[in-house]
Amino acid sequence: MNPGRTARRSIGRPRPVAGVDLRERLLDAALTLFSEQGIGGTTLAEIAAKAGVTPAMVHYYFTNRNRLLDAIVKERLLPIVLGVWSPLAESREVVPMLRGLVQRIFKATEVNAWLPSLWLREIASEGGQLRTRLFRLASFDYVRHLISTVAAAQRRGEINPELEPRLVLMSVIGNTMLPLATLGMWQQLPPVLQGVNREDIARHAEALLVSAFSRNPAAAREG
Amino acid sequence: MNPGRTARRSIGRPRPVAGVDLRERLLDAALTLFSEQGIGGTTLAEIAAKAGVTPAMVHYYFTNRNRLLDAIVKERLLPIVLGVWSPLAESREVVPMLRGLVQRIFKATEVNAWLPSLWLREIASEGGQLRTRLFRLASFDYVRHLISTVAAAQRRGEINPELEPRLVLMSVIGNTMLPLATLGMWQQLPPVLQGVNREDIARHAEALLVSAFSRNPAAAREG
Amino acid sequence: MNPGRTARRSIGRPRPVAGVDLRERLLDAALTLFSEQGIGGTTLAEIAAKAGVTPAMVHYYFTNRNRLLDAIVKERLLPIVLGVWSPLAESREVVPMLRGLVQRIFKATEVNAWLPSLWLREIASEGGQLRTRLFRLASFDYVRHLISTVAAAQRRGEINPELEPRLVLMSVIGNTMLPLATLGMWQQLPPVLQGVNREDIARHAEALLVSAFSRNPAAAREG
Amino acid sequence: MNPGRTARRSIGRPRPVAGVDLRERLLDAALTLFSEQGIGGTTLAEIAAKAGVTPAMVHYYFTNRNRLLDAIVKERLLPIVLGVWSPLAESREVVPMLRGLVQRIFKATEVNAWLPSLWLREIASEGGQLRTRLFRLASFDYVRHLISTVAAAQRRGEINPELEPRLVLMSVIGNTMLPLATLGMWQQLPPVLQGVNREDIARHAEALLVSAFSRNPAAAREG
DNA sequence: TATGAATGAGTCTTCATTCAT
DNA sequence: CATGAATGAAGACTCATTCAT
Repeated sequence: MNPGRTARRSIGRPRPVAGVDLRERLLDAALTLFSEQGIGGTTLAEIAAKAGVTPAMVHYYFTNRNRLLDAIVKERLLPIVLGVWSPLAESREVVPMLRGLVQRIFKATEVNAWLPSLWLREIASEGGQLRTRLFRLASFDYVRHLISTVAAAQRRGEINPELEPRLVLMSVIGNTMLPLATLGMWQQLPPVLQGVNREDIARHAEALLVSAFSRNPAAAREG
Repeated sequence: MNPGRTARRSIGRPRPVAGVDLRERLLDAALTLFSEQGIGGTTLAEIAAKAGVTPAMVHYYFTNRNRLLDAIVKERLLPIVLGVWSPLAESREVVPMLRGLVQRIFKATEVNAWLPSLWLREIASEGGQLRTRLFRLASFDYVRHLISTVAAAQRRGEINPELEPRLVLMSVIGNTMLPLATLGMWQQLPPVLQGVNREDIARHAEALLVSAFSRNPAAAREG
Repeated sequence: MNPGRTARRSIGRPRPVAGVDLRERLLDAALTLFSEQGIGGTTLAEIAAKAGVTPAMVHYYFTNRNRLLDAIVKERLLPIVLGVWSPLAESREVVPMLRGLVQRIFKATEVNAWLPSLWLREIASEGGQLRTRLFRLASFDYVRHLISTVAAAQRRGEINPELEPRLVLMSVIGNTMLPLATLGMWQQLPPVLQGVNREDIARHAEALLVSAFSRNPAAAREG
Repeated sequence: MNPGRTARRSIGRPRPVAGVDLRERLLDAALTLFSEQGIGGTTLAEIAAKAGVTPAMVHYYFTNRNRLLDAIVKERLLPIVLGVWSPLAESREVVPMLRGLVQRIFKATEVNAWLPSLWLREIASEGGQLRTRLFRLASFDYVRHLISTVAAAQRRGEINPELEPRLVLMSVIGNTMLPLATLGMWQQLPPVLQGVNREDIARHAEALLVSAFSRNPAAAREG
């Protein structure tokens, strides 16, 4: 269409302005708004306004809405996912694996406050706008490793046979991302329910997962 | 000027057409699409088309988008929530409470396949479009009852002290709604991960919650 | 299209219901709303609601919006116009003519409160929706009579030569219909301007017109 | 979400295009169409088309329909009203006041042909869409000055006691704006009535008002 | 007579996108 | 790099109109 502009864009990432890369600022703005309002509920104009520029700049840096989403997955989401999952390879025991996962998820969401809400709505939810994009890029090797480790322990009778290894990942996410994503809502709830913080969630999640996946199959007997 | 008000004044519940009330059909269509694409990603035209009528009919029955959402919460969501929560009042023991909750959630999602995805995106997620609407109508008495029951058991030393009673509800939802909502996605995953079904999720969730909240605080010692 | 319905309609005016003719009630409702909000700002649903029926009834009695307007002109506006103008023929003197006109206009607007506002907006205004309709039906003989009477008096030197006979009608309407139409607005004005009533307007209009069109051409000398 | 606010924030007055500011052209187009068809009878699309652009541009410059009307009142109507009324303050005699008013009204409508029709329908008429907007911004000091001047002269016996000082303004407008607004209609009238022009109206209005409000209370004696 | 259901055309409004500057 | 101007497509909503009952 306009090879001139296309060409110029392919020279590379635009240079930083006044010490802050506008491109990064746009991604930050987008992620914050996406986590607050959902991707579908956020306009490019809002993102641009939050970054202090005009909507046209979003197109300048990302060409269109879809590629902005691509960039978010590739440059922001994927690195975090890798950071959380890759250390998994080093372990062969279930409980340390789960503890590590939970702790790294909390670490990651500490810096990237947008993560839980975005994950819930745009990856976990049916038709989420980042789901396909992420899965295209992500490897599931680590997940397979986790599953087979749990399955092996289960075969050795160390883990409650009622549990489903393939659902361990869901359990981890459901006990971390989901409560973290709803943290902002707790203020609106009745007083009894208020006052929960990130540490509470972390401790709770770890305790719950570890007690469920640890050697003593107490729960099974209890049933 | 305000045909909505004028029109509704004399509507009343429309008579059934061909055996099925169109108003109900519209709600069904809306719920299905909302769960698949999110509320923000669904147009009234799509809903109307799915019900086999023109977009104007959505306005005829619900006046506008907001009131359609109101109707969905009041007529569809709230009854289900009540059905899941109210039996809670009859029990005073943690484990039966959790088992009952999980089972009723699965029962409810069996008939209303749209529930998990809708819950995740529009109630659990930050800025979800049904959250405020539901909370305005729902009572939190049952939640308080659940929390205090867990807290009491915990004070008696029957439950792992690392667990946070105020997060029990989150744990229940995180281990039921979240996995159920992602069920549709599993087909797109690598073969090892496929094949999980509703029963697996139910058994897994129950086992996990029961083992974590039952008397033997194995996990705590394990830590 | 539907000869059956058309035929039935041509049997004649539908019979009165419970002592009040609904057709007349619809015309009343329409006129009131038209005078308050303008024709363009009034929906058929509003008219129907004001008459206590459904919009479909407006079509039943008037077939469509245009014919409703036709009916209003033919059955409501025209008789009033004739009642105001036709007595004009009996006189040959300017001042009595003007006095009579003003008085009959006030008489007419006393019963038909909707008249001034409707006249201003839908007949006097450019593109008014009743203008053409009225002019198609109305005869201008009376206007011609008025003009020629004034012109004759003017030729005899009895009337200020600066006045334009063809504008006498405008003067009459401008000093009656316009102030009457704005009567509803006076309450919103500052206190000094408030408190004007129909009698004030009538006396003022008559005095103003009579003094201008009477024999003593004082104003001309004054200029 | 709110692109209007976002957009306007950084717009400022757009630069002239091809010598004419599009914003002004849109106001011109709107005023012409409003005077011809009424505000309610004019779509934003028509306005845009008349200015040679797409409907979206109306929102670009005015955000929405209401603000377009606000702009018209503030930027077009109000300056004219002030220009017509403010010189009033300099005089203390009734006849020169009226002469001045009439002359300035004619001057104003010469350049702004849309004024009379718009005034009649959207300010003088009940529920006119500019009435409230104008009155919110306009001061009534000049009107009070006019009224008190007339009242004083009347108390001194110089003016026909039948006249109502608070209706002087109405008389001025009724004898200028109303005939001017109907000027376009005269071509459709019978030949005898045709051929009236702006000068005729001006002369007629001035003569009529001056003769009625001048010292010689001929009319009163005449009655 | 009278109604409720249903429609289609139109209106306002939003927003991603393009492009000259 | 960055902006403002401009657009087109789509969405919500309104409303006159039709029609079976």
